[in-house]
Amino acid sequence: MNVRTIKKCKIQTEEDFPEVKCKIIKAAQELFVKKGYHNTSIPEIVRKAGISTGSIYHYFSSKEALAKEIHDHSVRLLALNFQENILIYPTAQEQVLAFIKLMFEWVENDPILVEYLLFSRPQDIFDERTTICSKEGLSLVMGIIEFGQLTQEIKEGNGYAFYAVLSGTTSRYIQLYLENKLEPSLIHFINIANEIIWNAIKR
Amino acid sequence: MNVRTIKKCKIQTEEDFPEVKCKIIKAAQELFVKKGYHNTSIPEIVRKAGISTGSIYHYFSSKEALAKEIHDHSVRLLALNFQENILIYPTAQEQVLAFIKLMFEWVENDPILVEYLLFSRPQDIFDERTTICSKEGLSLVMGIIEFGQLTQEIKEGNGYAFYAVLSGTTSRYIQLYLENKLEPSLIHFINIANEIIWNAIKR
Amino acid sequence: MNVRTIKKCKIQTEEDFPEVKCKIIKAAQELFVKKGYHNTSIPEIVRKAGISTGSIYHYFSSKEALAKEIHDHSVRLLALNFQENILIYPTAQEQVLAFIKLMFEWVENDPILVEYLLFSRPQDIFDERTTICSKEGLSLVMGIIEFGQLTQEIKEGNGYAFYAVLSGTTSRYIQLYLENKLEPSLIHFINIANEIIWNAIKR
Amino acid sequence: MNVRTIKKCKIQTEEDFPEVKCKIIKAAQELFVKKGYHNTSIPEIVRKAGISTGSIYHYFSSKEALAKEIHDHSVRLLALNFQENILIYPTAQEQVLAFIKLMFEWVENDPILVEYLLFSRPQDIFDERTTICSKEGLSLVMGIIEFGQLTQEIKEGNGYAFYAVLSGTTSRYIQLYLENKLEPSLIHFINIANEIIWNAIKR
DNA sequence: AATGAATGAGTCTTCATTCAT
DNA sequence: GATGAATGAAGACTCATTCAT
Repeated sequence: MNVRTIKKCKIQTEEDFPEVKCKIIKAAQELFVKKGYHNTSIPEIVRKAGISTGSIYHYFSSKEALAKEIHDHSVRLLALNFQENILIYPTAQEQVLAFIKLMFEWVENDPILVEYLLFSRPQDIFDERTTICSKEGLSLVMGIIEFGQLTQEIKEGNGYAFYAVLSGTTSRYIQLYLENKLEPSLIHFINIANEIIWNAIKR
Repeated sequence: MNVRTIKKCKIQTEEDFPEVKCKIIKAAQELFVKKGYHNTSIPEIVRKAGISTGSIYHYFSSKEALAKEIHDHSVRLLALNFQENILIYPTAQEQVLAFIKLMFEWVENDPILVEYLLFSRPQDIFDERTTICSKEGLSLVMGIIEFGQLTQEIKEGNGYAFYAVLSGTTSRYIQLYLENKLEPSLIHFINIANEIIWNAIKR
Repeated sequence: MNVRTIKKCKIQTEEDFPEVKCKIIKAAQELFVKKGYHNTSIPEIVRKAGISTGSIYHYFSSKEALAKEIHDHSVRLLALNFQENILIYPTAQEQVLAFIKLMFEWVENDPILVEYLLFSRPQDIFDERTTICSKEGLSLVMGIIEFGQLTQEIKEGNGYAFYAVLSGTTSRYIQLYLENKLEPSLIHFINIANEIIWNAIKR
Repeated sequence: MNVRTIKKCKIQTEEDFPEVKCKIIKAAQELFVKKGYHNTSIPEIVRKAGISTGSIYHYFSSKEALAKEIHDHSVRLLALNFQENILIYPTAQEQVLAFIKLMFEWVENDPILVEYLLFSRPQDIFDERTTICSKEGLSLVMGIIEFGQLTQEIKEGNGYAFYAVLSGTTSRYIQLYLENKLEPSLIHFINIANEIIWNAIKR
């Protein structure tokens, strides 16, 4: 099966928020990803978003609440894209390819959001000991693995062992891309990544 | 090849520092890992280490210098352990197994240090856009891949494609373990992880 | 002389303001009394009065102007009630009784207003070093004392010495009542208070 | 009995605090009394005390904790002075005179502290509905009244009725003095105040 | 008249750092 | 070497006020 047989992902990005709120979220998310939550100050967000201090507190009760809303919004988008681009396929093999494709295309489309989803450390902010990837993201990706074990497409055994390959390898590709080590675009690596991963986990 | 055929790792842990300096490093590293650099205050380190504010500034010129020394110390340990436990093997296949073994045993021995090596985000601290893993760690792991391609043990092509599998999958195993999702110990997963990874990258 | 020989006070309470303005004044006065001027925010007044921020600034030029209008309104009411319920009596003895009666009945009728009159500290708001009581109120009560000294009903000497008894004792009764230490109603204490005070100052 | 028969009050004012802490307490108390708690900013205290922001938070965990310590310190002094200057007398009559004398002398010695004791409104700060005077102070003064009723020196009946005279009248004298309406000193008014008050409450 | 989003100066508080002891 | 009191710049957050709708 080839990537070209899968239709282009429809990546959802925006909800219906007032303009000022959008500006805040956009600026804050970029800064949180680039510099970390605690190293990003409210004045910096104000400057980057081009709005006033008070506006932040008009829309969000605190800096942490702003981070929480960004977090939830991002996770909601991930779930939505999973639903619309991955779970529509009837086989685990297709779903694995669709997952890689989704993430690789998405990161080129909205690198900030994907970097947030994969590498942000909510425990630095929210006092929980899990990354987004391993919490909300984990259950989604594990869904593919478990489905594949059910249909006997994927090897039997502890599902986490295969989850680690699919999720970990995909993440590293994206990380290498974000560090400009995979030129010129991730799209070219969809097939090779899919081949390696699928061979490692298929029955 | 079986894990039992490889002798136990000799994990290097301590350097020869004054006791107070050791206390500071130990306390600071744990806090940096758990709460992040910017969310850890000097008073917290003072409290946890059981020393005085002045002592920190006696041994380190600044909070950032303390972080840098922890960073360099950790990377030095990684390189040292690589040297002594991995590069001693003459084949890439053995080196891959030794790498997985080293990391899995090390994380049980000193989880804070390994979590720091794998998941800390120096860009949050030092204004650089790389994680330790992908910078110092990357070149070490890439060394195994390139060696294996030279000896024709590992598939040809962009080495990063295989680096991603080895490094990404191993990281995810450790992450799952740190989140208590892989019970009871990582040691039990050395062989399964090695099998999956090696099959995915071997020629 | 007995309290029953004096007719019930006709306490004046409201002026002819638009409804919204009334709501604002009422809410603000209660909050100012309960929490103090500086500890009461515009948003709190907005919430309690059930009107909008803009409305406050439609009727009052500033928060301080609102406080000033409440102040003046309260003082005007005090003067008015003095005029209609106290100064109508031809003897100081009757006026003293009428004063006690007015204040005791008023506080049961509108405790917020009376608490404001007796215990608010305008110097916290208006940069003057006087309480309402001792400024506008003082001259009214001192009028009774001076009149009584003129008619030789009250002892000679520094009038403030007797003002202190009349004003201070009455205030403390009201304060005790507001703290629920005088049950069930102040009305029962009109005669006893009057007797003590009058005996202390009468010639 | 004459005021001159009572020995001079020994007014306690200082505890054994570091100099910086003393400076902070002194400056803060004066500002709290003059301008109110909420109208006094930390920078103002810093300026007046001639110390740094950080020092305030070295000695007090918050602005409110500073107010609390001032409050408790003041109340402790009041109780101490009561003990040493009032309760030493065997008759209520002497205690009443000693109370007036203590307060009148104290206010000339440390007007800020006494103004705080009599007129501060802790409910503006601490969410309680009582003034210092009516809470801690009340029980002390009520002690005199109850003792006098026991020894049959003071009239029978609701003690609060006599408390109101003693406490209320004394307060008003002090208030008039602080507003410069009683010249040149309160000492001259000790006897006249004592006569009026004692005549009003004695059996 | 009424609304409430937007503003930014000012508030309390924290924290890395210094230095006298 | 070790201590911790003192510092003040910078942070998160509040609030009186304005103004377009």
